[in-house]
Amino acid sequence: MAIRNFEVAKILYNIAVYLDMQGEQFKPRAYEKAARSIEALTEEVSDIYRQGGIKALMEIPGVGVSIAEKIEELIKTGKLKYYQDLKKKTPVDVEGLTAIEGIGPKTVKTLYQKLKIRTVTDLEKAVTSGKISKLPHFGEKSQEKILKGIEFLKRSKGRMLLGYVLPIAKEIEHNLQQLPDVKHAILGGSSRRMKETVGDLDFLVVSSKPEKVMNYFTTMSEVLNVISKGDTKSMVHLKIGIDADLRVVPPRSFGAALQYFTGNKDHNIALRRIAIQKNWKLSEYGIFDKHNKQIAGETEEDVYAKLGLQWMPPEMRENTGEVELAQKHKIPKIIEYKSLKGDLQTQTNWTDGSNSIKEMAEEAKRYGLDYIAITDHTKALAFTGGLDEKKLEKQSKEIDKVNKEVNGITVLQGAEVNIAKDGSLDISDAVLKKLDVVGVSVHFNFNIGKDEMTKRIVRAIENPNVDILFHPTGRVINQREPYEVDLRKIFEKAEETGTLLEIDAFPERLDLKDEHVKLAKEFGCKFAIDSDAHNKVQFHYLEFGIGVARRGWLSEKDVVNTLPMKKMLKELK
DNA sequence: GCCGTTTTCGGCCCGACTGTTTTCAGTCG
Repeated sequence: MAIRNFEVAKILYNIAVYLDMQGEQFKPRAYEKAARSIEALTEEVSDIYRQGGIKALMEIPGVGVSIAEKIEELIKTGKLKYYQDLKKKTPVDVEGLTAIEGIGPKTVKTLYQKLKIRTVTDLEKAVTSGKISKLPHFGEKSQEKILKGIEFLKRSKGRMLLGYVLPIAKEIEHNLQQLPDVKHAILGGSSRRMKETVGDLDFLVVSSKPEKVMNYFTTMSEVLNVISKGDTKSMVHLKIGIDADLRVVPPRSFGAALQYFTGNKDHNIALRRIAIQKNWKLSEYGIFDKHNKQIAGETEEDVYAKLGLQWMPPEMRENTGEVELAQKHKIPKIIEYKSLKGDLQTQTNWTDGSNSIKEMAEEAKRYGLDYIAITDHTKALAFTGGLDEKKLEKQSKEIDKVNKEVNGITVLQGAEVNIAKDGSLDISDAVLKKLDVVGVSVHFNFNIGKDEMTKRIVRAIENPNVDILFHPTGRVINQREPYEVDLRKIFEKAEETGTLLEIDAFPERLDLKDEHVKLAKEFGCKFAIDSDAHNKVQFHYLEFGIGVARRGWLSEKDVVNTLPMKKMLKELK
């Protein structure tokens, strides 16, 4: 099994920590930058290397000769001598230790040299026996902080699903907005960019009474404990298992701060470099000329404009080409939230959903949709009570009945048809032909290898009755890796056959994901954004799907269910 | 270690908070 991108990235990050321990100034940043680039890649580095060798690796931003050669060694041997030597010199669990809030490379080094601490468990023992506070430059407070850090780490589950975190974050944002003397309060960070997972929450506030805001923020009921509290910046651990940061800035810096705290990091670095080229300085307080006079910062638009850039939606700010487009003023007009007129994947209590067809229709109408397709599972997925041809016909009559009973929304009949191992479908073509919308998906036999999986899916979407490929990669975030498949071939075939690709908006899925959406658009593919709702309260998941579409730079015309129903139906096979 | 319409050498984003210090290093985002 070839080495995966996240494994390569992890090693590069660890090397950066080791180099930091040695007091290196810039090398660690170089390794971190390369690691971030690799994490963001659409393709596997092993594939890139196989197709274009070292040269192709060096095309990756931040990867030069030296790092490319190291990646080559990792791909070829699964090991890296340079890294092993570093580990031998300081044999510690770099990743585990630095994951603790407040512990960085220098602390790891001291802990190892003075107390032979190698792991989080070692550290925990040292803390409880009081050894840490005896170290030079450490005291009771440091020891207490480390203990809290370890406890929080045990509670935390790493990056959390946007769909889980966003409602909580929005509530905090709302509460901050309600405080007296607060002019603006806004959620920034990766949540504002609608990234699929969120590592922490960033709030930005403009207020004439910063201390009152800080007092509220550090004592609200969601807080587990306070990491730091200052006049302009505070950080807390939240009970749900992630951090939240709050910054208070003056009105004239609001735009610059919002820009900065929205990120991402590499996007910001790109902007700051542009400022430097102009002999200016960009920080969260604004753009300053060489006399340190502020020349922009009150609004985000000002900041971008002053730098010669077109403003762009937060979802696009990942330093994947948007800065160059903004310089040419060619930022595309991307799809808006609330632009969907229908939903083409929903399940009911005919299979594994919780609500009846009628309940789903009524709720979809309330949510503002004009049409929905009922796409219950089919028979091969026995544990859901998947429908066979006979039950599908019976369901068709029920749908007709609901359409008569509920006005203001149209219910279409579809199905989520299983793709068998050989690419055949578990419902006959004669019956598929009668359905309004046919989605197909892979639900079993995930590990059949890349070639066979690719052939399997290609065969399925070549079927003239198949309209949409549902959740094309099968991943479940933080739970199941995507199956191996040649997506480029799938995208090529989807375009050729006029099969839509789904952006499944279910928070655990978000499948296709942002980068793949961007890639598929380059192949000329069209999309459907679906909630995959299994009960009536899940229609709002559509927003997360639109977030993915926006992160993949789609415009309204790329997504068929922005169309009125009749026009949408014409876009299907 | 990377990178280039200011450079193939000499730069590398910028600022807040903490704890343990007598002026700052370490960490974080």
